[in-house]
Amino acid sequence: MEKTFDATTAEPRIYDMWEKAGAFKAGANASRDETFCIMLPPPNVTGFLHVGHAFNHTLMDILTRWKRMQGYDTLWQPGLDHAGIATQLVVEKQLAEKGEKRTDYSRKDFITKIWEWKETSGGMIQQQDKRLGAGMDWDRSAFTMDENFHDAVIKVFVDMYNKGFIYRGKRLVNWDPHFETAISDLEVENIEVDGHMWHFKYPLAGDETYEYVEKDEDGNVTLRETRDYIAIATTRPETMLGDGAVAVHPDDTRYAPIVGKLCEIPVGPKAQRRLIPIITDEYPDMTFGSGAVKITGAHDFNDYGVAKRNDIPLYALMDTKGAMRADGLPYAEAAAQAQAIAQGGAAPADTTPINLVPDDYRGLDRMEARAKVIADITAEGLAVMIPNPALADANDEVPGEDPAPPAFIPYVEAKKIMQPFGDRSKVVIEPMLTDQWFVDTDQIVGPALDAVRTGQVKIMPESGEKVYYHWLENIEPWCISRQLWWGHQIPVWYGLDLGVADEHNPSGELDEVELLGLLLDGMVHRGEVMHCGADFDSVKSSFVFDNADIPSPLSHASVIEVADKAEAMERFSASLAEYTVTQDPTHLVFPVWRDPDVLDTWFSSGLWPFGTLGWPENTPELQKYFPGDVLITGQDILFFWVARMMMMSNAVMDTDPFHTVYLHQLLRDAKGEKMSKTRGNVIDPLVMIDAYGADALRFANAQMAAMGGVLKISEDRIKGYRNFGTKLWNACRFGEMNGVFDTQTVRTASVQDLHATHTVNRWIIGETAKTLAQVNAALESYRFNDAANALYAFVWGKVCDWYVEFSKPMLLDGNETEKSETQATMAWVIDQCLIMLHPIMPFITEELWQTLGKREKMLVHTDWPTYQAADLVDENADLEMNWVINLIESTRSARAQVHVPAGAKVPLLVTGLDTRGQSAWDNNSVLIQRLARIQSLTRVDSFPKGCVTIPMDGGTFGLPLADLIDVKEEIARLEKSMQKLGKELGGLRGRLNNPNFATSAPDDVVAEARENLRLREEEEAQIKAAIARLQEIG
RNA sequence: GGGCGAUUAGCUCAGCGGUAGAGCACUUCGUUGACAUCGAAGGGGUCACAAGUUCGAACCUUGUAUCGCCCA
Repeated sequence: MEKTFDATTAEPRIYDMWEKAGAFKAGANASRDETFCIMLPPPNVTGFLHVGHAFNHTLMDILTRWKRMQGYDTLWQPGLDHAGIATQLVVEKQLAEKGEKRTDYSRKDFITKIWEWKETSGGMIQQQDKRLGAGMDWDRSAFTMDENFHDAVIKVFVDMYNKGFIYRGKRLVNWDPHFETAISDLEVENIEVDGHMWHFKYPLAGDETYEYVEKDEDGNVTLRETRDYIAIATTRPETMLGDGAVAVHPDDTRYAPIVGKLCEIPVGPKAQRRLIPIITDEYPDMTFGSGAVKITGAHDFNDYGVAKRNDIPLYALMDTKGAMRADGLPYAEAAAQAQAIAQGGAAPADTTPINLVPDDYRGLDRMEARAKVIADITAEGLAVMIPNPALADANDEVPGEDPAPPAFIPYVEAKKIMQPFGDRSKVVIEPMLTDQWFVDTDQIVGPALDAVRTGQVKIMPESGEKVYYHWLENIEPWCISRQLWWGHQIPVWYGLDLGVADEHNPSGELDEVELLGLLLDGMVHRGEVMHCGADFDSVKSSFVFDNADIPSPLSHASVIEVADKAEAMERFSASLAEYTVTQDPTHLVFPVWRDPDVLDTWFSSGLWPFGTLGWPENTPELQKYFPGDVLITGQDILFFWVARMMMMSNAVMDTDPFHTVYLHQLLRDAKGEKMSKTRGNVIDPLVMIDAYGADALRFANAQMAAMGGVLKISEDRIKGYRNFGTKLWNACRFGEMNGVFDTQTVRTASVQDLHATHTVNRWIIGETAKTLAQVNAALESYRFNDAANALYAFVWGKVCDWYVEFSKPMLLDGNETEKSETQATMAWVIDQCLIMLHPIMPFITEELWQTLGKREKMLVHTDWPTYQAADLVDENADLEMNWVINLIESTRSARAQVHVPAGAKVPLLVTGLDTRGQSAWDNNSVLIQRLARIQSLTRVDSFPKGCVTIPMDGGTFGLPLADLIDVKEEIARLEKSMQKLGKELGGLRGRLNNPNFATSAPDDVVAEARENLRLREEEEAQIKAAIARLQEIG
């Protein structure tokens, strides 16, 4: 064997071997009926393996490998998410490099481009996962845009639509002006930025005035003046153009005199200044700004609420790119319509078509419009003014220089404001009133909440459950439509609304005039009818059915599919025109067009747990592996994904998708900082694998996976676990050099076959069994760190540090029986180490497994042990070996204290050795002498002067080193021990002397304390005696 | 502002009712026949602070302080 494991060459070779053997296929190595299924959270198809994936894939791999070795029928289901926005962005960037845009292509051609990209560059992460050693069933790899997955998505949409869980509506949504699509609340990041708050005057209508009175806390008047305006404060002046009201708090006495009156929006052409009402609402904060808030229902979520409550019209001001609208009627006409509404005229159902952007603002960017609003208002003298603070300390200005600074300046507060940004686009999100599709989450949230409340689904750590409740109990409707091209297109078709009102058509027949009238009247404004179905054919019949009710000849029109509404209008009018000439109804067409929007990516990933298994087909895999077992994912997608899977699975499958959710935190660098390219602190898992091997990275991942813990990954740690691998490697190398491994015959010996008689062997067998119990218990409760630590402590701290050393006398100088028993035991122990470590460190263990013997199966498929600690732990062997270890350590320590050269062999004395101590010595004298570098043991009645004392249970040992010893130093050493001992004794005596302790504490605790006290007192006596002896010399 | 959490050795973190642990770092010694990616020995902590519950608190309760994260 080489001195170290060469991960670089071995790991790809081993992975290849596993894959070729089908080691990770669903059901591989299954020897029982129980299944174990984990769904990989599908990485974005654009994704690369980062430390977060590496971490959470390691945990899933550990569990899956462990269960597979236990004979479960396992499936670790891999796959990729089509990631709507992210993927479209990647491909758009590529086009941009060639100077092209998405819109240079047709939708179909652009989607073809994305598929081409996906085939060549997508899914890199899957190759990288193989380097990590992730054992997924790659042949089953799914993709959320696959044909059968698509079927599942469409079926769920249609079913939920039919159940009334999905609806279309005009609501205020988060709009991303870069991607020109709606996004969900979760895709918005609120970031605090430096902003400003402007204060403006809204003049009262009809030159009205009122007494404005401000009072302090005690009710004393601090300001009284006559005002002809109401002052408002805003961070978004550009939205003033769409104001529908000014709101004040109902308790605000300052504005009570003018509530119900009208005021004027101080911007736009003078001739068409709009008047808006002053209303009361609980929303305004009296202490914030002026206490009065302008209400722009179409551009702010809070204002939207106020507007809805108070029936204030909503005026949309911006287009899909976030620029001021340039469509619709000229401003003067639009403003007149709005004015009529404000003064009590009937508002149309939808006021958003009214464009209230003044002509000279149309087409301006949001920020340009803001600057212009501020400039216009200030120029007109309607900005609130304050004394210029620059004048306060401007006494020494030089006359004749710059023009004198103004005495008053506009009141603009610098303020931190929370601004919404798109998590992908990083541009400022605009609340926009648009038609979108929503999941009525209220209707499907119930079972998802109950599942966790009743404990059917367990979220770990437990704190995750509180967060889950909090979010789901306050859940908002989920906006699922996206104005993108890449994704599952919404399966809804629209048609022109031909429902002709009775008063227009008392005869039930449409004559040509009426038909033409239909067109001229603008079916645009009449609305649309829609039907939802899996495909055009299935909605076609619904439209035909609808039309059967409308008057002939239109009831005979044949339903055809066209691209969009414009084409539908065109085709429809052409067919009507033809009809007016021919009077032949058979050529009449009723064109319908499909909703162009696609579904939120999370809508499809919400179906992942069953969509990947072939649903809606009732496949054998679906029957076998659904519902799955555990979901391991980052806390950050608890809402995005976990909650939605819970809702969707319950809505569609009527059951929970898994029974356990394991949440982990975001991975950070060694200092706990978020990793980011700009900070330059990104750790690339592949670089770590190149440097230290995948096993080291995996072990580090497992070791830091404390429940709910902060995850800080550092190269030092990974390096440390590479060293651990080397340690294991060399223990095996030692075994190999000492003929431990028979590589000629298949090794099948069970622990019972060992018939170990020697204490050392019996001890290590017991330690192995204890470790197995610890590892099982840890993995059962997802405490990966405990499993890793137990294995590290066992392999390094027990096997390498002690067992290998203890074995040397028997392997090198022992008789044949001793030697062969020890060889067999060591072979078994090392095999157990490899088996138990395999889920965490699969590569090095598989390599050693196959190097160290002929095997029935690869390690990846080797049976996980089932022996019990209770059957294998030998209490006596345990006591004896711990005594031996204790004696060796104490002797080494004493030697080091008095600076005995490490290599020197020294004599050892003992007094008062009891029978147990004597037998422990007799059984292990060879190895004690070897490891503590002892020449000989002599029983004495009393120690000579200048003897270093080693107190032990069952006897006092001493090193006669009078010539080496520094008496003062040795007394100091012993006194330090006494001090420590004194503290312990104090605690023990304190407890035992307290009568309440004996009565209240459990018996075993009392007994343990008594035994402890006995031992400590014995030790105390030994040390006291030793000090006394030394003082005789000193 | 609301919610969740953290504060333990120089660093990174376990422990979450029986009196303090690991790894790394540090100091000293050491090429003894698996391993210097190593071995041996050692130093280092009023477990953030305060009060309470308890025979007993790092651990439970309540406050305080500081720091994170999520949501407004």
